[in-house]
Amino acid sequence: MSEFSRRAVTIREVAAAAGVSIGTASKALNGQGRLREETRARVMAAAERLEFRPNKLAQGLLHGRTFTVGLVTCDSFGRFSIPVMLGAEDALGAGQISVFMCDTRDDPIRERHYVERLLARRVEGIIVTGRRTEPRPSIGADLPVPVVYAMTQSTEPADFSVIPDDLGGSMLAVRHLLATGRRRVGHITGPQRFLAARTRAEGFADALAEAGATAAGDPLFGEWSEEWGRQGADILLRTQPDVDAVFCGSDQIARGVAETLRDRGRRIPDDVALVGFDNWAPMALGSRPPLTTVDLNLGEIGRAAATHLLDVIGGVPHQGGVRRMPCSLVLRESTRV
Amino acid sequence: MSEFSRRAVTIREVAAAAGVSIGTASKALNGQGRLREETRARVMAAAERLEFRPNKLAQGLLHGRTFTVGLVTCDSFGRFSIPVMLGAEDALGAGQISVFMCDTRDDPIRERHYVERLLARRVEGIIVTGRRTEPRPSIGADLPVPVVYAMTQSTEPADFSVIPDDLGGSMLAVRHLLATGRRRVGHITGPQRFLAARTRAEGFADALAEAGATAAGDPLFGEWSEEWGRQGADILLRTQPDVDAVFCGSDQIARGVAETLRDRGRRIPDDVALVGFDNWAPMALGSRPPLTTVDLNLGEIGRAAATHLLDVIGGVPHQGGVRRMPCSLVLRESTRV
DNA sequence: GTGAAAGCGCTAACAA
DNA sequence: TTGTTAGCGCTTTCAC
Repeated sequence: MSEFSRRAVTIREVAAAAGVSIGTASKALNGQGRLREETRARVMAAAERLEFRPNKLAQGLLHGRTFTVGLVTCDSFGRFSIPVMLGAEDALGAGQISVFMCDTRDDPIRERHYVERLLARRVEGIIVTGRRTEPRPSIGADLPVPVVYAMTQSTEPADFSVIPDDLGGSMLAVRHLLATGRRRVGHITGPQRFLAARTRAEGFADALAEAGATAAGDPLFGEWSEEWGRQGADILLRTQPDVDAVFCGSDQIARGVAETLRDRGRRIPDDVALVGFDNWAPMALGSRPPLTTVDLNLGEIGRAAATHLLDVIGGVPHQGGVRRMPCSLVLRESTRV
Repeated sequence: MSEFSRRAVTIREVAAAAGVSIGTASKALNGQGRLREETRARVMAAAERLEFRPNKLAQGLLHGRTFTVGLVTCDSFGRFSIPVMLGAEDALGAGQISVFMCDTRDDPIRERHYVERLLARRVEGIIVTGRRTEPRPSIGADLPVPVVYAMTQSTEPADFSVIPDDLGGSMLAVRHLLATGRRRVGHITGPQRFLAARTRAEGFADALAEAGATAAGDPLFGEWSEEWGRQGADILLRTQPDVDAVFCGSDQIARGVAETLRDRGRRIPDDVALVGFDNWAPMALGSRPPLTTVDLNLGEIGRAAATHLLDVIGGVPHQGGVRRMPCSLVLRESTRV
C-alpha cells in the first residue's frame, strides 16, 4: 500500500538506466556541454520514463539560490491581502519562484517565529502584507534578505512599502460627483483613528477645494460597518437636508447609506448620488442600486511589491520609501446621470 | 549598501569561531553526543552571536525530509478556501511544516505545472482546496506523495476528501425553525447544478419529513445572489402567502429575501423567520436583522485535511473516501422567538 | 570528549 | 564526447 514510501528518483538512477555516468546525465538534462545527440536522447528518455524531477533542494544548495520567497500576512488572508497575494504570486510565479505562506494572526511572537523559519529555509526575500495602511513596526532590523511591505507600511523609513493612493482615489470619486452636476456632497467614513479614513477625508476636501465647492457638512467618522452607514445617513439627512451626493469611505458604509436613503424616500441616483470605496464585489453589486466605487487595484499593489522584491534580489540597489499605487473609479448605477 | 549579498552563516563559521571542529559544533547545537558543558556553551554563544540558522535545505537533503507541503487552491484564495487554508496552516505550522501556496486560477495547465514544481521541491504532501464540493478530476494519478482534498472532492474514489456536511447542516436549520413553532417553511437556494444546492434542498426535505411537516412549496433554485433572493422571496410570497419561515441556501440569498420581506411589510422574525447558510460575517451581520445561519466550520475542514495528511505522511496507511465535517447553527435575530 | 570522513542529490571544472 | 571529482551545508558514524 505504501506507494508513498517510494523514494524520489535520483539522477543516479537515470544515469544507470541510460548507461551513462552521472555527470553525463546531468549535462544531457541541462543541455550543457557537448555530447552526442543519441546519448542526450537516451538520457532524456530514461528520465521521462522514470519520472525524474531534479531535486530543487540539492540544486539550491549548490547554487546558493532557493528561488523561494516568504509571504507574511497579518490579515488572516482577509479581503485585502488575498488579492495582494494573488498579484504577488503572479509576478513571482512567472519567475519560477515559489511562495511560502505564513499567517501571523497579528501575533508578534508568531511573526518573529515565522521570519526565523523563513530565513532558515533560505528564502531570498520576504513580502509583508496587511489590512491597514498605517505604519507598523519593521518585521526585523537588518535582515539578511530584502523585505517589502504591501498594503501596509513600516515605521522604518529605510523599508520599502507599496500602498494604495487613497488620496487620489477619493479625489477621483469626488471629481466624478461634481462632474455629474452634484453640488452638495457629504462624506461618511470609518473611524478617524484609521489612516485610510483620514486620508480619504482629506482627498474629499481637496477635490472640493480645487473645484471651489463646499462640503455638505463635516466628514462623519464612525465605523467600517453598514450599521454606521445607516446611522450616518440619518445624521446627514437631518443636518444637511439638501445633500445631493454622498461619498463613502467603504462599500459597506455606502450600502448602509443606500438603505437609509431608500427608507427615507430619496431616489438613488436621481435625488442623491452615491460612491463607495474598495470595490468589494459582493457588497457593491448586491447593493440597490449597484455602487459606483473606488477600486484599490490590490492585485497591482501585490504585483508591484513582488516586482520590486525581484529587482532587489536581482541586484538593483535597495531604496526605502513609500510607493502609492493609483486607484481607479468603477462606474455603476448609483451615480448614473 | 548590499547588506543582502552577505552570505548566510554556516556551521563551519560557527565552529571556527568557537574553536572546535565542525562535527562538534553540530553536536553541540543539536544536543547530541557527549561533550563538555563548557564546549557546548561556547558553541551556542558563537552561534548566537553570528545569528546562525541551520540551513533547512541541507538538513532536508540529508534526512530525506523537507517538512514542507503544497497547498493548491482553485478558488483564487476566495471566501471558502481561505478559512480552510488557515485551518490547515494551523495544524501544519504546529508540526513545523511550512506551506507552499499555489493558485491555479482554475486552469488545468497551471495546476499540472504547479504540481510538478511542488514535487520538484520535494513537498511531503499536497492539499487541494476548492470552492465547490462537486467531484473534480484527480490532481494526478499515482503521485509519489499523499494528497487530500478539502472543500472539494476528487472523482477518484481512492482519493481522500474532506467536505462539509451540507445535509446535516440543513437539517439543523430546519429543525430549529420547526422547534420555534414554524409550520410553513419555504426554501430558496442556488442553482440546481451545484451539488451543495441539491444536498441542502435534500436536508430541507428530510428534516421536514422527519417531523411530519410539509414544505411551503417546492425548493426555489436560482442563483447565489442577493438579487435572486429578492426575486425568490417575491415568488414565494405570491405562491405561498402563509409562509412563516424561509430557509435559504446562502447568506447572500437570505439577505435578498430579508429586503423583500421588509419591503412587503413582513416583520422578521415575527411574521417570517429566516435562516441563511455559510455564516459569512459581513453578509450575515449587515443584514437587517442579523441572520441566523449555518456555519460550515471551514477552519475545521482545513484542520482535518491537514491532520489526515500528516497522519499519512507519518505512516498511517492511506484510505480513500469522503469525510463530512459537521456544520453548526449560529443563532441571531432573524429567528429570535 | 572531540575530530575526521562519508554522504544526502546535484552541477561544473577538469581529465581522459 | 564522456567520465571523474570536488563540494554546496549539514549530520552521523567511527576513530582517537
